[in-house]
Amino acid sequence: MSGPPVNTTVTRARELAEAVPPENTGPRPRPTIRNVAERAGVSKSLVSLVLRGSPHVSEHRRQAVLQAARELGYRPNAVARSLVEGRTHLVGALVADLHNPFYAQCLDGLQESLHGDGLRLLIGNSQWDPAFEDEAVEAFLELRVDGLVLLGIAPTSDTLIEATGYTPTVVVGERDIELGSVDVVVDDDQLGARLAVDHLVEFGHRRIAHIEGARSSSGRFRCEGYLVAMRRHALAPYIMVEQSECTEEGGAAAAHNLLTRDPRPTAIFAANDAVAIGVLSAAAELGLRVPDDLSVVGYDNTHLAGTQPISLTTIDQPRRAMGRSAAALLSDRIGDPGKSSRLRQVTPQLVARRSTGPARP
Amino acid sequence: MSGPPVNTTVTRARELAEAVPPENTGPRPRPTIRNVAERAGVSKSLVSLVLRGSPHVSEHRRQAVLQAARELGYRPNAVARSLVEGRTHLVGALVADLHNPFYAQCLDGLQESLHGDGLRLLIGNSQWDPAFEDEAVEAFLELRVDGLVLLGIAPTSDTLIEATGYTPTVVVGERDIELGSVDVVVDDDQLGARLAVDHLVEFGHRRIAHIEGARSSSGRFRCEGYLVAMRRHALAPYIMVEQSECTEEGGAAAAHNLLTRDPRPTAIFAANDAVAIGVLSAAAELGLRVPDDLSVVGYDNTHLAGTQPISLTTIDQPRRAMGRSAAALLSDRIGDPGKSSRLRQVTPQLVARRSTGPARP
DNA sequence: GGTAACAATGCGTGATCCAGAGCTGGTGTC
DNA sequence: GACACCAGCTCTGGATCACGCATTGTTACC
Repeated sequence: MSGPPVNTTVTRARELAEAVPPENTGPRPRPTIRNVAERAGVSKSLVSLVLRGSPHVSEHRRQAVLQAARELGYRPNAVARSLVEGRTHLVGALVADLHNPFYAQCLDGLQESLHGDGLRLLIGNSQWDPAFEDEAVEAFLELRVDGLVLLGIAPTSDTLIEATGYTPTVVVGERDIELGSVDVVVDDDQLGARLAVDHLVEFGHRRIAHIEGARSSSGRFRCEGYLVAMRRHALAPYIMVEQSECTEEGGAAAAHNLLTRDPRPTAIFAANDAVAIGVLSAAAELGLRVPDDLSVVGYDNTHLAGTQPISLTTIDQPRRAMGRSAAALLSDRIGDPGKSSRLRQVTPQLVARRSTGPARP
Repeated sequence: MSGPPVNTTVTRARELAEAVPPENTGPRPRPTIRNVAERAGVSKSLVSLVLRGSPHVSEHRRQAVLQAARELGYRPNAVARSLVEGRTHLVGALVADLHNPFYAQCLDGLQESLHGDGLRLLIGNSQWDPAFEDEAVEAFLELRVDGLVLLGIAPTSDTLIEATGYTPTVVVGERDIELGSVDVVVDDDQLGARLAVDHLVEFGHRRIAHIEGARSSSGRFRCEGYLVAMRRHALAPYIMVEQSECTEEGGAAAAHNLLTRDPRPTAIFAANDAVAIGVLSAAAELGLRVPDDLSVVGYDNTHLAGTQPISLTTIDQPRRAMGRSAAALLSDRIGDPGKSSRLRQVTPQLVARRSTGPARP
């Protein structure tokens, strides 16, 4: 070697970035395991042994290899490694809607846990478009991901069903998956609905309406839970259900329908936070004060619900925990595919804020 | 062939998924190009030609190959392909905070455009942790992504700087990047700040305060724009600046400081929407009505700002456009690395909502 | 001479690319 | 008219990519 080998690591990056003239020819070719071997004066297999932490290597050579790798800025090529290993250590997560903070937080939990298992997370978002779903999954399959996580997406299309046959898969937030080899993580929507109704009943409400989220299995379960809870409190005569899209606008429209009835409900349990915020808007428009004239409960405890001006009472799903559960199931299934399907149900909790209060007759 | 070749595609997926017994041995081995070649009675090279759309293939063989591929459910192995092609067609996006809807929408624009260039998007989120940043970039480099997009992250660590030397890189939402080979996409923060001040001045406000977002280059630029605009309106004597973290809590605290001064400002221009929402909370706590007693302007036009109960006047950055710009720059740089650095500045717009109104002395 | 302890060689992974083989039909030469 | 030659198209085999692993090879020490 020519130069002094002192403390090369820290300053190397900057050197590398600045050594190239402005009109450079682009990225240098990356060093391979061969270059490292050459520089260290050993065979490429030995480099592999060192980098994979084999104990059967002399300290002297190990140091030589490590230093050569450092000096060259060597990074093993995951592509080549995957090819020969037959697995990529990648997990593809397909998200129905990246903007929904609910999924974002699930992803946090997922990433956190997968990281511990040496798996990396790729994220694709379908933006609720089945064509994008298929395309994204197709991409994941071509990339040969080791596992698949579907967030808010049920495997109903042929492409997705086929994918579950090829790749270990976990579904988060959707129920009624009939495939034998797919695990499912959901929260107990029925319990969540019961918590909401109980909370309102404790405040003395009786005319408690529900806005059901259309086209989602959890929407159905929440509605089911609402009905059961209302009957349990002997409030069956006061049951009122309105359907709505899971959006602010949908919620506002549905709430308008409910609040212009006579007698109008004194409390509304909405399918999720977005819908609940729509309810708040409708109430404001009708001159109803929250919580004095109307109590509102949402579902999901999204970031929105926590902001001071909104301060929405809502049902919190332990999202990170759901992500972690999904990761655990997936790692397990990757290790031993061909297990039969499992269902993990996590427990939701009520978060009381300022949108609920005592009923005033 | 044995069975009738009718409509195999549609039903195949379901067959595949259901043909396996519950206690199966896990995913079947995936068919390779060799299997397809064998089944079609041609060489593997020809299969490659067909699948890559070469014109120099007879229609007869082409059909045979395509059918064999279909029957086997063949999907090219992106790993092997990347290895030999020397590029992965992957772009790694590193996001400071996936929960921030601002970045989520940038990603939409990015994905949209990259898709058109045959590039796929991998998303990593650093959760504001520099260690995660380095790790995620390390992962991207090992995966040999063709390009890198940094959203809200400036390449300051050695790992990141080194990465920009190896891989075409575009930075979104951070300024002051001194690296010669990195493109930058930002909005014109100074103009945005001017729009906010002008809007408030039109409403007759003079005591307009600013809450500056700490530790971010755009925070500095927005503050700069505020100062310039105030001076231009001859309102230099009324300049009031308070520093704050870019969070709701930080905004509330800073607003509290401002609003307990005497005389207090009649309008506050906040560094971003989260801070502005903190301002709304603080105002509510102090019994100040918005916009009657206090006008508030945010920045970013996040989803929060648009919800009815909040209805925040704010500066909209064309996020999708920023994403698209970033994609264009990146594709360009991937095609021709070694270009010198470019800066794209997009134009923000004011979105007037109910948090601003006429000044009342 | 036997046995550790290590180093070097070579094969396999799935796809692409390149050089070239086989075939066909057309052209030129004797 | 017979033969060689050529161009162009279609198709094939082998080299290649970077790495991991199993096998073989080489010391050195007892």
